[in-house]
Amino acid sequence: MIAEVIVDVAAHPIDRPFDYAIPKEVAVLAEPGMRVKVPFGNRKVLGFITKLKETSEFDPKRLKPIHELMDVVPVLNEELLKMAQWMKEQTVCFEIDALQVMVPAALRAKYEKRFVLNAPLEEIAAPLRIYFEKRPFIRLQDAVDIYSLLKKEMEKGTIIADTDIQQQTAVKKVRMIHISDSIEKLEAIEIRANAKQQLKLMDFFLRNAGRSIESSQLQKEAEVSLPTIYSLVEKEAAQISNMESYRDPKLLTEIEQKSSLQLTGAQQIAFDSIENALNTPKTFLLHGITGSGKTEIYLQTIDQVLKQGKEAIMLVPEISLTPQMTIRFKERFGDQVAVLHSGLSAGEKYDEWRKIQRAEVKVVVGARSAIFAPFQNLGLIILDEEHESSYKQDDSPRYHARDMAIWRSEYHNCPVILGSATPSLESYARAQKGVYELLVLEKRAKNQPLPDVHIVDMREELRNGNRSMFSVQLADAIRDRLEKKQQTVLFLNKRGYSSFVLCRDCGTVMQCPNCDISLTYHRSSETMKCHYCGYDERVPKTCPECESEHIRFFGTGTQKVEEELAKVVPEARVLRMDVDTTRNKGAHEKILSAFGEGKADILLGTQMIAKGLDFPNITLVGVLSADTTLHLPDFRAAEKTYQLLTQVSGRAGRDILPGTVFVQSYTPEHYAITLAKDQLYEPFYEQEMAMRRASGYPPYYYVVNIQFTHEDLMTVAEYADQTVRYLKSHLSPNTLIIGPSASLIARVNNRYRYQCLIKYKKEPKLTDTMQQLIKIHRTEWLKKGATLSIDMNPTSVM
DNA sequence: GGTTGGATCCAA
DNA sequence: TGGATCCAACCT
Repeated sequence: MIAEVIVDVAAHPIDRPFDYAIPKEVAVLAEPGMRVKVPFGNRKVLGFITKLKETSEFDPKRLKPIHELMDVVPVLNEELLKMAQWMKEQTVCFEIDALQVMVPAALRAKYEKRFVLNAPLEEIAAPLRIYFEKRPFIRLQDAVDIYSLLKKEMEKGTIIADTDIQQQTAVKKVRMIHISDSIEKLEAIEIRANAKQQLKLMDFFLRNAGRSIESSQLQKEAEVSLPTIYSLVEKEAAQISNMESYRDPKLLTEIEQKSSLQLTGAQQIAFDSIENALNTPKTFLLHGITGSGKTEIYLQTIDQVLKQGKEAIMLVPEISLTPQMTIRFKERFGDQVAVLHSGLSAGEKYDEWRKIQRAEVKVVVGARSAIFAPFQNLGLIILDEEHESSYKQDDSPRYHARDMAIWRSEYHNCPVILGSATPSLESYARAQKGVYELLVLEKRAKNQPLPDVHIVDMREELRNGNRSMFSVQLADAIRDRLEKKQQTVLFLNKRGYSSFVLCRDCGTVMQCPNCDISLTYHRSSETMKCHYCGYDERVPKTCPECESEHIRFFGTGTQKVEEELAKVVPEARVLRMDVDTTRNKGAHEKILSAFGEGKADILLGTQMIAKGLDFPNITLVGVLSADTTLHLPDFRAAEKTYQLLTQVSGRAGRDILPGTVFVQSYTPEHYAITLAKDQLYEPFYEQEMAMRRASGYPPYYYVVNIQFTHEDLMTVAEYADQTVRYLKSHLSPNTLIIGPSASLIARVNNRYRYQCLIKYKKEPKLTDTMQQLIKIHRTEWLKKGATLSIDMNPTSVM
């Protein structure tokens, strides 16, 4: 038997199956979808079996055998293997990247370089022997001091270099103690009278004969230590076994089971449409204003799917920010739910994934990669907040969860629901064309009015001499809420407020020496870091340009606002939520629940808090500057602004108390701002579509962004230039090629970056042409040190 | 991506 | 001529 293996080497020439012989001993076990260790060149790498076959085109004498099977049960099923190939074509990525992204990180390989003893210990130099006494190898990282000695031994061949493949996290095992069920046997065991601990434990055993208990639990209950347990195990009073167990990610809130809510008329209509299509591969766009009760529809549709004995995937943009969603799912479906989000450790994610693989759960709630949940019998896929850009992975494989969802829906003959208050223009346009079925919820479920949104012209404020970041109206409103003991949420758009370090005398902003970007100030370590290449240095005492000592660093934007806020309302209790305060595990939940319990008056943060904030006492929302996202050089700037404002406004007045929103802007007349005020999606859609049509962007055109990098500016410019000429001569005349031009950040890590844009409506030769580009890259540019990256349907073109 | 081995250049 | 160093080829 021969196995086709996709090897864990992400490089253009390796991006194809390699044939391996399957050793006789494991021939019965080997299956497609299993991970294997294989020799590759003169090292060993991990790979995935993608196919089994009888014969190979490759010279059988040169065929190497698989070194080791890493799985007993395949980690990828037939569907996912097929999907990986499709994904490779769609996103122009390496097949290995597609395969790896489908598997939990814990199952991806960790490579460790080490030196292995290849002769009797006595034959190597005396000073080295102590290193090899315990183990026949030493890890590279532990061997820095003895490197020259090792090198000599390697020349003799007594020590060889090797790479070891390790699995990161394994199955968690717990020690179970099985107490003997025979009282007579227990009573017959002799224990010395002075062994007080053992006597105490035996007493416990007699009272609990026949019970199986986790050893840590036993230590607590019987108040004894582990050695005591072991000594009784030796006397055969109990047996020890290791049992597989799941890590248990603790939720802060107790979950009680809840049943369905009564659907409103509009919800019922939407629900019925989906229910009627449960066994068809249909895509619905559920357009419901904030607070219209989309989640309840999701829950009840999933319930129907479960009744059919099928499974469901529920995607959310970033689940660690939306604990409420997780809680609602657990309330409704209990332990049939697996949760996958970035707040979990690799081991916890692996455990959740295993529950899915073993069909122990029926529903998965998770972020982007949960779309690859290995369910065998999918009945429904939901993407909540479908417009969110986090559904598109921004490095290879650059896939969009929405595309993957639709592919799987066709495979399983099941529907997809795309839900949003502010659908992406692409999805809405498809719904208009009838590709998706549009379902609309126009009213809030509890019939609350929409929040009262005021747009504040900040130019006016400036003219009136108010130079602070709070308008008079907003400041008054904050004080008012403070008096009424109601809560306020303040949003700051992160971009444009990054924390740079500046010389106040000459105006120099500290730049990264490797990239064309300013360094970011990190208060905790008193350093400046480059977020693109990782470069860091201490904040200088004097300016490197003019030697002035007037170095000023701005903390993160939110810190600055917090300081200003203290001047406006010194008595307010403020909670700040940003990258600094949420670094620790579970910090999001803690801050949010603290706010929910009324431990603060004001919650201040970036748009990361916009999602899932659902507290009845929030009656005021302030957007400090709506402009920062609006004027980004990106075709989605207006769309993003509209979405953000709508979402943020929706945080106010979700319960009985009505909500008020202040949106501060220097361009208050912009349609993205004026139309978000009353959640007028349709008019916004029309106007933005007109802009897109005029400028030739999605949904009118599809876009491909191609980026080139090279150490040398001239070389990269030439590469980009040649590519553009190639594209122009090979693609159809209606297709537009924009550029080449230098990227917005023209140099990263000392490499210059150029890009060009393909805009097309219909381009049957696109995939072929991209493959051609890769071929040219491989044969001509790779060896010159250039890189090529292709982003199909990018979320932004900056 | 990582290893190897051959070509090339330099100091003796 | 050893040896350092730089690339191109190859990987089943």
